[in-house]
Amino acid sequence: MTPLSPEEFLLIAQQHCAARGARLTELRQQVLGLVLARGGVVKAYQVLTDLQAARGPAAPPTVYRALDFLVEQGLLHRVDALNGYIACQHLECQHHGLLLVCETCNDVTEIDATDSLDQLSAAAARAGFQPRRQDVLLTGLCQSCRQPS
Amino acid sequence: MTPLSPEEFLLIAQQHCAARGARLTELRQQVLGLVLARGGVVKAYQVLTDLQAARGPAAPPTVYRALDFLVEQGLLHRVDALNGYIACQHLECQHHGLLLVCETCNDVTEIDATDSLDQLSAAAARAGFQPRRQDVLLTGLCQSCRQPS
DNA sequence: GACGATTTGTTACAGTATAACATCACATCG
DNA sequence: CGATGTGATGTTATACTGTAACAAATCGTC
Ligand SMILES: [Zn+2]
Ligand SMILES: [Zn+2]
Ligand SMILES: [Zn+2]
Ligand SMILES: [Zn+2]
Repeated sequence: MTPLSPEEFLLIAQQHCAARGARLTELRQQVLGLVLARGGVVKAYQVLTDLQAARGPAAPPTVYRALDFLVEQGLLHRVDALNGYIACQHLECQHHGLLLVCETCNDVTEIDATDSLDQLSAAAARAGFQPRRQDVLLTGLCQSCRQPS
Repeated sequence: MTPLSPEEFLLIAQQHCAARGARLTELRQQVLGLVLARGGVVKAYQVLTDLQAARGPAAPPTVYRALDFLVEQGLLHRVDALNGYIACQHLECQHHGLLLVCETCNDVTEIDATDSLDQLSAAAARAGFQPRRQDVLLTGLCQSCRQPS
């Protein structure tokens, strides 16, 4: 359960993409690195700022395209509720991730909820629907925010 | 399973709000009516356009505030994946809705998946997380878009 | 009618995302 | 080698989405 270091993550990402025949280019890798460096949920324009600091001029499409790619590969998850992105926290294991988004502190945790999510998919399938991605988002209160400390 | 007519929906909405001590004002009701009139997923700025057509000048905050209220009351659901809103399709029954969003046609269907969602909540609770809303979103392919017709 | 609380109006702006087209990098093949 | 096609990136401009902040109006209560 100890989170991967950015270095470990990038290494696994390399292998992951190679295995899928996807090209983890320099730019894409750099964007991934910037997301990992910030940690937690990251906004596209934050990445853009960081990228500009690191490489000079860059425009939104550059960042969005890289982020789209990384999401497509399963390396990042898109957090719709926050218009943000977060590195997958279960990259090693085969997982069906469940993203828990705290409404108070905006912290996001990804837990493995494969069984429950399979059931959810089954329910959708019974309605003739074919779910694609396996990350689902739940909003609520995290442990820290639930209890007045 | 036959969907409610806008009139039926508005009537139930009245009762629903009255029971909760919430004020379904003229404006809020009008916004709800506009969403129902369009049907399916509706964007805030579409509502704004319609509202302007119906009542003269209006600005974004007017619409967003009304939409927020209606979501808060459970009359509408927010579809994060599409930046849109859709009327609850299970207003009558006590439900935990699961929104199925088709990536191809952007159509949204809401099915009752109370059991599966309860399990999902339980999984989140085991991680110390307290889920709040009971609508969850799944993206994928609807029946029509799955089969080449 | 005075008062506080909620709702609505209004202006201005901040934040998010994509279209469209040009250019570049790279692999493949004649 | 040079042509050609594909995918990736650069660039400009713009569209879309959402909110802060403050003013005015409305409503129920005393
Ligand atoms: Zn993950
Ligand atoms: Zn929290
Ligand atoms: Zn519903
Ligand atoms: Zn469809």
